Amino acid sequence: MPRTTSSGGSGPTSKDVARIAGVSQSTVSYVMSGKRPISAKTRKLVEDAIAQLTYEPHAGARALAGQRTSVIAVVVPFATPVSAHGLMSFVEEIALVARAHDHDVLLVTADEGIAGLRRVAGRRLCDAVVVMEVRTDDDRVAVARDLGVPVLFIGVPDDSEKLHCNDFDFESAADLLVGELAAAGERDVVVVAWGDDTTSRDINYVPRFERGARRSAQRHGVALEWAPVPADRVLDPLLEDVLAGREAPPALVVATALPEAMGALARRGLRPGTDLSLVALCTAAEAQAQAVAVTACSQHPRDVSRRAVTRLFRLLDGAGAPPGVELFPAEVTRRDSVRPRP
Amino acid sequence: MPRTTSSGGSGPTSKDVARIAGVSQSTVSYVMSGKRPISAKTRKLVEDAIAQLTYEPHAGARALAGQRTSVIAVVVPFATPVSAHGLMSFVEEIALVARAHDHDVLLVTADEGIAGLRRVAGRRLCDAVVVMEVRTDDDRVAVARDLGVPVLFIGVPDDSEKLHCNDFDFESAADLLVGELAAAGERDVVVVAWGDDTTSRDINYVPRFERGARRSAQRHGVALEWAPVPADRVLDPLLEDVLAGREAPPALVVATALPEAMGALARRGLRPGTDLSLVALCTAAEAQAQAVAVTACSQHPRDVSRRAVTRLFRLLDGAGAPPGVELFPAEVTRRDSVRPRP
DNA sequence: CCCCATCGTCGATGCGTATCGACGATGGGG
DNA sequence: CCCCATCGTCGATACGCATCGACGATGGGG
Repeated sequence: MPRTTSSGGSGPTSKDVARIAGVSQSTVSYVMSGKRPISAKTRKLVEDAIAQLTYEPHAGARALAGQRTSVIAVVVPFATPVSAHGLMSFVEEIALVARAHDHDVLLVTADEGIAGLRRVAGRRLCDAVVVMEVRTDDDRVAVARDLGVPVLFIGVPDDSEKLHCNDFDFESAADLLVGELAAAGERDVVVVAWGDDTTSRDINYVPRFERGARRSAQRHGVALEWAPVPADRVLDPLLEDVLAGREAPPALVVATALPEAMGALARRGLRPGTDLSLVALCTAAEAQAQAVAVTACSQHPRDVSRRAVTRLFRLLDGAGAPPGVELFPAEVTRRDSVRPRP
Repeated sequence: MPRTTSSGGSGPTSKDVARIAGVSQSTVSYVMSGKRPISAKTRKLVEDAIAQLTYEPHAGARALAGQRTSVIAVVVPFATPVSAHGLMSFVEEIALVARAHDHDVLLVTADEGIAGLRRVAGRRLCDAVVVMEVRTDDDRVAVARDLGVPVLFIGVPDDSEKLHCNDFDFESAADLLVGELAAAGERDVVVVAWGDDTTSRDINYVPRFERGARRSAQRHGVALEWAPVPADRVLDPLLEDVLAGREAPPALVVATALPEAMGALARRGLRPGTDLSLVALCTAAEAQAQAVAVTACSQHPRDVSRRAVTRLFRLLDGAGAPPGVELFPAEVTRRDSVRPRP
């Protein structure tokens, strides 16, 4: 028997709304989309019926008929040892902006690689994709170019031609941090840098940061040593090595593993701001959570992702934004971890 | 003009596959679903055509025709100051298990409340929902009962009647941690507990943890003081207070804000394992990242969420699993933060 | 040797919405 | 006073897939 009432256990449809409101189904659709003028009287009838039934449109049917899903996919690098806090902030902000545009967020794990991109785009699960944790040489770049849906990268791959990329300006950040130490009179700087776990994954911001650091060191005439964090993230041996070759402790630029670095220093009896100078690349919250509040560059995950997603929606809304790299400017927040100039 | 070829810019359909394979569209569908027997010859024809076109089925059309979306929604408490690491682990594990079942994950922010639940269920965006960070008295519980899709709670609300709940056994964890200190001869225990930001949000595991701690304290005859972390998470004043009323430092059970607690202790010149005993509730990684490796209970976020999602899929696969609360057992890992018995 | 059960495939239909063309009603200008 | 443009609504159709009933082909048993 044909189903004509809403008694089916499967949720009301726009046809049910239409029947109750005494209009046609297409009118219901036009009330919801606003794509045709509707008289105030009819609108109210329909809206009341919608409220009465607590009607919600079927997303699948919408996607099928309307060619868009109101979903954006986010490729998240879970398995990485990168700061979980930062990651969360990124994803949260993306979700918030998406919701503000009445879109939902689909989570894709980065370990799916290009297959994940092809899947969500091919199955029409989403209208656009945000890719985080881009690699310098990333196979997803090529795939993105003819994926059929807009792709926004958070990070800057080597080949960013015709790509939409948004990120924090790691190069300037490194430049500023080294400059901060130089201004405090430091002449001997060690960068506690990303370790093999990160560099082997070819993360795009590592060379960018290094470039900025070296440029700044050269400009300010300070010696720069690059010290990658070991795989186990235990920094005591590294610290030992660094101290062994010196009369006095060097100044440190901690690009990653700040808590571990603070721990190792504490165990060695060294206090940043007193016994040595230290600056870091980290979130403001992390900088303040340490035993000594740390002079640092925040990576501004929220701002970066907000701008990224906002840009993405501009793309989706048809206002064809041109491709290109958009960097969020770096700035240093001074706290208590740099020794005053002697 | 009617579209009969795949030249439309919108991705191949099962009809295109059918044409190339020289079979009907329904046969393509049966090849993919396996719901009818197919000869080896036909199967190969179809599979080759699928590969040739890199065909992917349209998720919306599938949802519409098939009444299921292959998506599960996860309600994530972003705004909370709870350990981001733990959260990430939860979400990642959920995503991995979901992918293993050929499902995708839709992210819903908890700040949407019951409206979020109604939306994703009403719009048929998902086949099931996982709700994290449940409150003791949670309005989502009532909504979940007749949402139309299965809901799995991570956490245990007061009224868990007819609900599917999975969580870590916080009560036993607190019991064990206090017991650990008691066994080391400590008689004066302060719990560094969740602050107003958490208790005011009525998070379900806070009373469960407290119940276990008090029970254990009573059984072992130790004094228990409950010290909530202040909103700014700066623990120095709290530590000062705690020390002021005592001859010797008490033993600490750190339920939250472990890095901040370690920082405050370091600033006060107190070293866990030497100057006082400290145990914590945290992930194994966090326990080891501190200046002194911390004797702790891991909350096993991965195990909890794996079991939760696995259970959810059992529900979806029709094997009607009964409602009820499933707790992951707690155990203590001894490290270096408890003083040996004098 | 014929009948019937099983296997493998096909055609047709429905899922719920968006959108297009059509059309009656309304109102202003000639 | 009539014609035509605009406004508001309707009916029909397409979107891509899953599913159901039908049906030809095949093979075994009577």
